[in-house]
Amino acid sequence: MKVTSRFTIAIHTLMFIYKFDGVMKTTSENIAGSVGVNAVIIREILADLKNAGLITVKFGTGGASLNKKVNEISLYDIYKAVIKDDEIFSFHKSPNQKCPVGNNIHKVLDDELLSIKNAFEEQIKNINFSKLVNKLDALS
Amino acid sequence: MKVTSRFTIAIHTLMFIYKFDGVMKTTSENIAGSVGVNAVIIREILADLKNAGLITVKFGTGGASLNKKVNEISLYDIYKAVIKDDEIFSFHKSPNQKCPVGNNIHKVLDDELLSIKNAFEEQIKNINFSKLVNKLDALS
DNA sequence: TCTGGTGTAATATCAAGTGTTACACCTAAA
DNA sequence: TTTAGGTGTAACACTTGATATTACACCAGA
Repeated sequence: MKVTSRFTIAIHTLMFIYKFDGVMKTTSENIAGSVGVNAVIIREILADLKNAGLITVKFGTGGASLNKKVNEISLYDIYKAVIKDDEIFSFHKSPNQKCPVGNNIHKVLDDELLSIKNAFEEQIKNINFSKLVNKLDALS
Repeated sequence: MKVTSRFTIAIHTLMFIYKFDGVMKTTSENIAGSVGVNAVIIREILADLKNAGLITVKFGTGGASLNKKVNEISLYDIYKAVIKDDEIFSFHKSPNQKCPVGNNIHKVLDDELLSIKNAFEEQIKNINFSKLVNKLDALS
């Protein structure tokens, strides 16, 4: 299992905007410099965060700013903004329907895997962005 | 996020062994026929399950059998047997240490991500293999 | 009008998962 | 004691998705 690094990059990006909005221009280049990846990656993530309503990005002149109070953002909001495929388990594609196991594997498993996924998403809903920035402020 | 299909294949494999042990020889070929993947994949998974103590595989003559009672196996046991990399989140490799955000991103995030991972693993510990085979028996 | 941005497509590169072949080695049974 | 049918495992090809990079049209404000 691997959640793409876009998720932690998105969190990093939001923290950068939180920390530097008003202090310096939070352009994709500047954010990329802090994250250590290509600016295009940041622009794509900024687009995702913008589409999710979390931030506003100034077209033309550049720079991003938070659209919500920090305590109105959960890690789930960020996760959903950035992760396209919301299935967390992969399945073998062609179980043998003539076999009683192959024929019933989905009936047996799908509910259980869904409940695991739901629990996972509940868990990240419970972690708030404000908690992260409080930690950050205490450290820097 | 994607858990490799080896996980659901391993569950399928164990259910196949449960269902057919004593009825037909549970060889990698037969299991592969039910799962719909190459027998080598099954052999690797059988090796993992064997190393985890969940099954016994007869070398030479072939066939596998469960080493434990079905209620002594949780999805977590299967997960751990088959999943090598136990990190569930990816991280950007080179955050800028000169930036207060880049320098503190791990201090801020690592604990939180660990708690998510722990919750996820707790969740799959709570699902028992016996529940799955009971469902299967009711269906076939 | 010029500078420095964003948005996005196209393409290359890389890593991980999966599929397949091959073969040494093993066990039980004929 | 031979042989049929398995396991264990290495090697390699293929596929897919993530990430990196270049390029460029378009935009806003000084």
